[in-house]
Amino acid sequence: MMKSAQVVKALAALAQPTRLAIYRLLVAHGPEGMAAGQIAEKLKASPATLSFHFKTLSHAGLVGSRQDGRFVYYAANFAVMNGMVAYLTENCCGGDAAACRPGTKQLMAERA
Amino acid sequence: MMKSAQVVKALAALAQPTRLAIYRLLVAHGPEGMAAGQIAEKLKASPATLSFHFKTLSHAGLVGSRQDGRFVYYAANFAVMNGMVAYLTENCCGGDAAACRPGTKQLMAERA
DNA sequence: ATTATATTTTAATAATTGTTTAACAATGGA
DNA sequence: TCCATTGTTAAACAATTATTAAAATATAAT
Repeated sequence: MMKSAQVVKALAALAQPTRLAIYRLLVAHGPEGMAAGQIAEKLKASPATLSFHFKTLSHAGLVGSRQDGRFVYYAANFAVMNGMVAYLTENCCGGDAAACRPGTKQLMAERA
Repeated sequence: MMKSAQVVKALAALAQPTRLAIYRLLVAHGPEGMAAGQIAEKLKASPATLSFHFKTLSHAGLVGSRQDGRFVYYAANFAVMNGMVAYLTENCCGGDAAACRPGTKQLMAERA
């Protein structure tokens, strides 16, 4: 289970329009990710501003990066998102995770 | 589907240790909720500080309140949490919600 | 080696956020 | 009515956050 402080950090990282947009873009691009410049172009934000936001997302563990030539590719790290959602649903829904996860309740019912 | 701006607001509301603690406390106390003073005592925070945080949570739609005598009871609003989690899993996991919801994948597999 | 490309870092600044203290409502009981 | 209790609001301040422009780093191409 993620610690509360880490969850706060992840929530804070996503609680900003540009960073939420970055994260969604990265998720849509899968494990290969996207180069910083591509993201800048797509989101019409300056490289310096994005670099600042990448650092915030990285520090929260929500994205990872790898260097390829002179490009830096960023990619979503699903594990932390999974952990965050798990924390929210397991701790924030009185133990009844299904109540917090639309669609899950149906599945549970079908299985029962 | 919740709008991006509303999701950002809800994420920001939860991205603070005291407010995350308030929210979890309220969820654990169900629909009746808790009086502001009880919460203050439990979290060892000043009434004024809490009032400030209640406003943030209310404005994000994460909690509701009702007056009962001279007490004000706050209660979690599950709908917004559901919407937030749905947004994160539906938009942040390349359409494969199961990849973002631990436990759900198993259910999906069993059903298939 | 020099130059161009891709990205990060630094410094400065504006805007937002969280806490504290004190003053202000609103309700209920003596 | 008067007082105590419960909670909110307002003002002031410190701390954090986001943006910009400029300088710095790193890789690649000529």
